[in-house]
Amino acid sequence: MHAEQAIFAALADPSRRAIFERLARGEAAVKDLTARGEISQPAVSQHLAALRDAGLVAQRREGRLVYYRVDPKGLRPLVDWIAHYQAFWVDKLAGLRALLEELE
Amino acid sequence: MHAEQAIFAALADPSRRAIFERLARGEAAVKDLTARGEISQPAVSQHLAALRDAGLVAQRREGRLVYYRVDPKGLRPLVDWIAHYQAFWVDKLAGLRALLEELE
DNA sequence: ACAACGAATAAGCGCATGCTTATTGATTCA
DNA sequence: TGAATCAATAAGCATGCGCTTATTCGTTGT
Repeated sequence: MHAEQAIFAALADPSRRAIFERLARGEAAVKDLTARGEISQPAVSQHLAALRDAGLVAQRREGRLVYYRVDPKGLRPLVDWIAHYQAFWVDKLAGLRALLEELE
Repeated sequence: MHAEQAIFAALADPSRRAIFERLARGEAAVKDLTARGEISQPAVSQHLAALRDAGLVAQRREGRLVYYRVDPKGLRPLVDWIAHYQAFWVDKLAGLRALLEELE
């Protein structure tokens, strides 16, 4: 599985990471994310599409507003990747991974 | 601190991640990494420079060979980032972070 | 000193990517 | 139906980035 490719690529961009971090503090509509005016609405939508394709966020439509939220499972491949390639951490990270199972 | 910027950027590239994963299995000289011929020596050196600037690998010179190895502390900012922006994980990840402290 | 080897740097090129403006699509309300 | 609002898509552009070849630097050995 190459899920981590899309995840790393998605989070490598500062604007995208900022959006993700914003969503981590709570659900928000595209309108809200655009409001700060730092970036155009299309740019925001494009970033959200990248985050969605990476499995990091999910969307929910309510009327004409589209709300985006962080998908808790989204970062799992990242944690798995770290655990897999850090052999000396694997044992201790096992607990964390089990924990993530619970959350799903 | 914007350490995670360089880390995400470094790991977003497949070739670079492949090199990192290779080094995670053990120290290797640039010569060894170039040997597979999939990529030129300058490209390898450039990737290694990016990984080094991100704090993910360290180098050691021995004669005319330069050996690279994974820096165990390198991925810490990544774990910290995950913990920080996943509010609902923070409590449970706290244990992991403490663990990372031990390893250093 | 000189040749050979390993690695880093320089310079240039092609392609990916993040932005913009313009447009289309979808939904609500008068 | 038509206007207004929110979001997604299209198209185009500029910059960044990863690769290459060529060169330079550092080290070893003859």
